This record gives sequence, C-alpha cells and structure tokens, in this order.
Amino acid sequence: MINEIQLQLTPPVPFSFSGTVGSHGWVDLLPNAWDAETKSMRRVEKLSSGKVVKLIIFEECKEEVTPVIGVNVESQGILLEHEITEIRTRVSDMLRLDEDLSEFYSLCARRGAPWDKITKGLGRMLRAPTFFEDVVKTICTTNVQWGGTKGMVKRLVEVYGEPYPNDETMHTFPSPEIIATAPFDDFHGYVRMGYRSDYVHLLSKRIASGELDLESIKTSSLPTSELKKQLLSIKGVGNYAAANLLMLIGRYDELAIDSIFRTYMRERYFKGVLPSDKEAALIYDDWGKWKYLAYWFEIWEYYNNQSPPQSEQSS
DNA sequence: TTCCAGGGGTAGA
DNA sequence: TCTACCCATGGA
Repeated sequence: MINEIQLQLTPPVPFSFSGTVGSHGWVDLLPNAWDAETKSMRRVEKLSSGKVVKLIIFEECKEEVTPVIGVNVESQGILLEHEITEIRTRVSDMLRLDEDLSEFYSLCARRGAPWDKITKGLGRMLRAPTFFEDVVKTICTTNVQWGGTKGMVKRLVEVYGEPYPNDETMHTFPSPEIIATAPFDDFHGYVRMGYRSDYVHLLSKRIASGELDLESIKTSSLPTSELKKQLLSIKGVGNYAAANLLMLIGRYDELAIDSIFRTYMRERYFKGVLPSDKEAALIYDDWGKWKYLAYWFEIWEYYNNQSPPQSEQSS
C-alpha cells in the first residue's frame, strides 16, 4: 500500500529555495532531479530502517513573508515517527537550514551591490545527506566535462542504487557497502568512470570495512587545515576536490581551483592572460573565511546570473 | 583525429 | 614545494 504524507520545514529567514537547490550542479546529479514545471526537487532515499521512500521537495506559500519548505513523502506502508524525523533531518541537512550565514550576509550588505543580492537568502550550497555521496560525486567532477560527470553518476546510481519499489526507474544513491561488495571488474565495466572507478571502489571498501569514518569529517570541529589533510588522504581527492568538499561542510576559506576558476579569472581580472593560481586566489583574500561563497556568487553573476559556467541549464 | 574537461597520483628534483 | 608525465572516458 502506497502511503503519502506531507511534511513542512521552516527555513531560516532569509532563505531562497531556488537559490539553494540551484546553487551548483548537484541538483542535476542522480538521485537528485529537478522538475522545472513544478519547481521541485525529487529524490529517493533509503532510511536507516531499510525503507525506501520518494521525496518531493518544494517551496510552499511563495506569497507569504515566511517561507515554508514542503516535502511530499511517498512510501510503502505507514512511516514511523523516527523515520519521519530522519527524513526531516536529511532534507534539512541537504538544504543546510541550520547553517548560520549571518556574518557573511553582514559582509555582503556592507559591500553593497551586487553583493547585497546574496543577503536575500543565497549562499546555501546544496549537498547530499551523506558525505560519502558528496565525496564520490566530487571525484566524478575531476578532469571531465559536466556531461561526463552526470553520466558516471547516473550509471552508478542506476546499477548499484536500490530501486524505489513503486517506480523501479528511480534509485537511491548506493551505499559504500554495496559498492564494496561488487567485484571491481564488474564495477569498473558498468560505471565507466575511467581511472576514477579505482578511487570510488577503494573508498567504499575503506568505509565498509570500518577503516575510514568518512561521515565524522562532516561534523568535525577540527580546523579547516586539519580537515583538508584528512580529505587529501583519500585517493582521488586533490586540492580542487578537497576545497569543494570543505565548501560542502561549511568551510569556505579555500577556493576550488579548477578550469572554470582559471578561465574566469583570466577573463575577468587578468585581461586574457592566465595568472598563476596563487596570484588569482589573492583576489578573494579579503573575504577571509568566506572566500568560496564570494567567488561562487561572483562567477554566477558573471555567467548570466543563473547558470553555472560551462554547465547545461541546471537550475 | 586531436584536444581537453568543475584534476590527481607518483616520482624525482 | 614544484614540475613532468601518465592516467580512462567521452564530448566537441
């Protein structure tokens, strides 16, 4: 029996739902999917109890001053209270509703236009409910075009994710345990991640065996430099990937220097001449611990306000 | 066919 | 710390 309930979450004020869900390309990577018509994000989740549920996340009551996030939950059978609590926690975590950006907003307000746009509720970068998913997806963004990233993640989810019982075309993001138990040759052949499949398979095995507690990094209070060291110790994670992952856990003091960053800096600040990475990074030095968010907003503005550079329409 | 993408690992200096 | 070289994959 299909059971449907609707949950409501109260985000902080200000909060931009579209600005958060479309903050970067993550909404386009399965199991996430954006429905432009209903302006909602869809996702299948496997709860700790083992139940697989479908979530549709959207913004309610746009005319109201206080925003409300609606979550339609579809499941087989009635959900227990602790399962509902878990869904709330995961959605809140993805949308980063608990993150305090007030200091960053104050800085932006003082700088005036265009930075004051951020204070309308931008700056919350969509993430996955698990750090494992974010790390795997980040590895899949390295040295590949965005279409390639989407393909790798799609194959990973569709082959190794758990299907949603009421619609088997939809899947969860696979657990480390599932990937770890898959023979490497099969995994490599199915997901076609190139050399990245070694990194993802090894990471999964380390987590499944208990050798690595990846999720603890997400909530650690250690200094950013220490967390960066831990991230760099993961095979497949270099400086770019580590900075991207630090951003996803609320540490914005590092810039993710990739081809997008270099192209942007060359065009915007260095008159067509490619600067060194160090020279380019100095542009954001006075943003202190908010460098990443400042850079990301600026590049967003530069490339047509809405779409991330060199990405297909993703939000 | 060649280039290169939201780079990273490794060896050697 | 820096550089050179190699690394699968697939779109342009």
